[in-house]
Amino acid sequence: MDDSVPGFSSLLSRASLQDVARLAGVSTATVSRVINGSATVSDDKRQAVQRACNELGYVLNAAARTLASRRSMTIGAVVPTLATETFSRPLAAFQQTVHEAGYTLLVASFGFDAQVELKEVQTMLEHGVDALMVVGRTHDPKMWDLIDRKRIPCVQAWSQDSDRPSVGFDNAVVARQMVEHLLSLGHRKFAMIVNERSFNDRVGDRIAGTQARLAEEGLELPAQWRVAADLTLESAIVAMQRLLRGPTRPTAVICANDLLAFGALLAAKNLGVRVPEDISVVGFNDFDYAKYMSPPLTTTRVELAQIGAYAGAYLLDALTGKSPKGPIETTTELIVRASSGPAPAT
Amino acid sequence: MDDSVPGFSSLLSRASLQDVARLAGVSTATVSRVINGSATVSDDKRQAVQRACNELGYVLNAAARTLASRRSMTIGAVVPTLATETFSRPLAAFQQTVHEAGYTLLVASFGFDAQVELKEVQTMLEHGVDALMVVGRTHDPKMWDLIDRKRIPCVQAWSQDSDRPSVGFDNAVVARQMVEHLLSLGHRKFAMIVNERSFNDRVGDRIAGTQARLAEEGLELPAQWRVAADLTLESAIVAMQRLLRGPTRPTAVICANDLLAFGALLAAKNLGVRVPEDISVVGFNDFDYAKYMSPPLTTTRVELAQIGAYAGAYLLDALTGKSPKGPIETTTELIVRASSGPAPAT
DNA sequence: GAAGTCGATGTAAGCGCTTTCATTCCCTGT
DNA sequence: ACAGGGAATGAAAGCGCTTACATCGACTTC
Repeated sequence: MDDSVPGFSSLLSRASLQDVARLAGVSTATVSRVINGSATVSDDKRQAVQRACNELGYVLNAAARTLASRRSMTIGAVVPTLATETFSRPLAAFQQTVHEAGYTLLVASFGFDAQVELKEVQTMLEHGVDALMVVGRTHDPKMWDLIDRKRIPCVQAWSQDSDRPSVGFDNAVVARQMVEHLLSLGHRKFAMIVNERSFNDRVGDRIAGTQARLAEEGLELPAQWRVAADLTLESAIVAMQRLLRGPTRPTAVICANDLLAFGALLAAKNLGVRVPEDISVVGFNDFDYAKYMSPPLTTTRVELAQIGAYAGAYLLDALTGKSPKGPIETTTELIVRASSGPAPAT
Repeated sequence: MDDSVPGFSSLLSRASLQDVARLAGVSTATVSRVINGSATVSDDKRQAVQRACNELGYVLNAAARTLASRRSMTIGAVVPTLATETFSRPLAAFQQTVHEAGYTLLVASFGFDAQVELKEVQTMLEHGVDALMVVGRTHDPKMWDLIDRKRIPCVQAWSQDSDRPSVGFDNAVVARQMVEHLLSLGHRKFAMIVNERSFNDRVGDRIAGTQARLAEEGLELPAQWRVAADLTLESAIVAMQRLLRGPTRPTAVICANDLLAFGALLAAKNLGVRVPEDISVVGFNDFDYAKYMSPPLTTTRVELAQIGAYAGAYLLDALTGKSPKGPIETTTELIVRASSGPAPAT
């Protein structure tokens, strides 16, 4: 085809390890040893091999290596979406962590559709990933069948799970803490604004945690005060307007996300509702801008990068045979700022 | 090893196409044909194969397929970082686009270090990606050697380039438009706040475009009015403070990013400097929150998702042999809001 | 009815590596 | 000086697929 140099694959396209061996006057086994540093090779041969590699512009064929060695040196991540910081930030840390150990990252997103998630996981397994990160603790049961069959380590990030390895925090507990804070300020009438389109077990857990804590006080979260929104400012504004225009108003609004809280604050300001005098608004995440909102936002800080880094570290440990730990917990912290205050006197 | 069923690889681990063929009573070629739909196979055999696949829990081995077929059905993306919307948003669109055509995405980030970029591209090539997306038009020249040798399509995103395929916009032109807008408002004293840590050719082009347009008016951008900042609010605030506390003040501050502009607005408010009466501030990107800042931010809208989607579409076209087009331009738009106004009378 | 077609299927040769096993050669100890 | 032990190396057997190419009927066509 394009063999311009007789006996060698074209210099212009791909030289194989075979070609390198021939040019260096050694066996393919020796070339492999040099490339992988897997065994001692005499200095002269090593240099001959390296020279041949450069001369031929040799590029390893990972598919062949994977097939022969049964390890791909890739790790997969299957996330709901890359388009929001919630997942892209941890993923960045994850990629960096596994990359430092020589792994390449395969990424797929499934748009919050469990069926797509299953399919993506399958694709990852076909590609022979050595380990896998997924998000949350709720999946199609078939997913675990597939993964178990392949016997590769898989970690669930963003949640805590007792059955399977996980790296994250207990969303229910964190939600309770926020409720606790608001209860201590005298609030009794709670509302939530949650992202509906991208609903998931993390948000579900936070709703559950909120309701559980409220129930302990004999309170509840009325259905009409659980408002759905997309993860956009516009949508959050609309949601908050609905809450503020209702026949009665909550005194505390818990948003599932700082972005939603930002929208809520904008809506309140627009309708002349004072925060926190008339109503308290709290968020989740402690994004950069949370402390610069007006008023500065009370929220729960989540160490997004930590989630990815720990998840990566867990998988690397598992790959090197280190003993699997229980669920790994990442840092969260209640950050009280000016957007939450004493409940207004009735 | 773990062959519990004589004659078959273990049901619990991996069944090979070979095993499927045996169980279905056909040849491996036929199984391959069924799996790939690459040729007509009689109904009964097809069903027998499908039954065998299910029974054995067969999972394709992509490494073997890649080795045999010389196509990996993967596409690589090498980006500076995943941690900012600027790259994660387009990447999300890119992944979705190529995924719809059956490709899996490999991702690497290089932290704005050209040497690391080169290494990452090499890794991608080793993994046999069928196509590649890179960011910007400035790279180590060796990068193109590697890519050309592999003869795979590669597109540069976020910029325009005349030599190589690219998808993006001309950063210099866009910068000129913004300067134009400010000039028309009577501004003569310009400053810039640019992200230094993550400096790149896109920002470089915008600085150059700004300076070029100013030069046409006999104006310039003094060195002390070109302030570096990290891509954080804190850093932007500090940068703006430096500008406002100098012996003389610019009347227009061009920020390389809406986030930086947000910080600039906060700093101005804090120092009692009115925007736009005392000073105009403009951003870049038109992030969601830009129109909700106080005052709403004048900025340049960039269709981030479009960049990724077009880049993906370009590569898919190239892979199916469609004729390569010239540089592909994505949408940008000058969005004038209240943060820019007439220059104050001197 | 013989020759020619075409569709369905099987055979087998790789794809480019890794890795086991055997071989060779050079030291060491006694 | 000779057996024994290592270290360096090569030969070759796969890894699990795809894909020419060959084969074999069953149909056309005249």
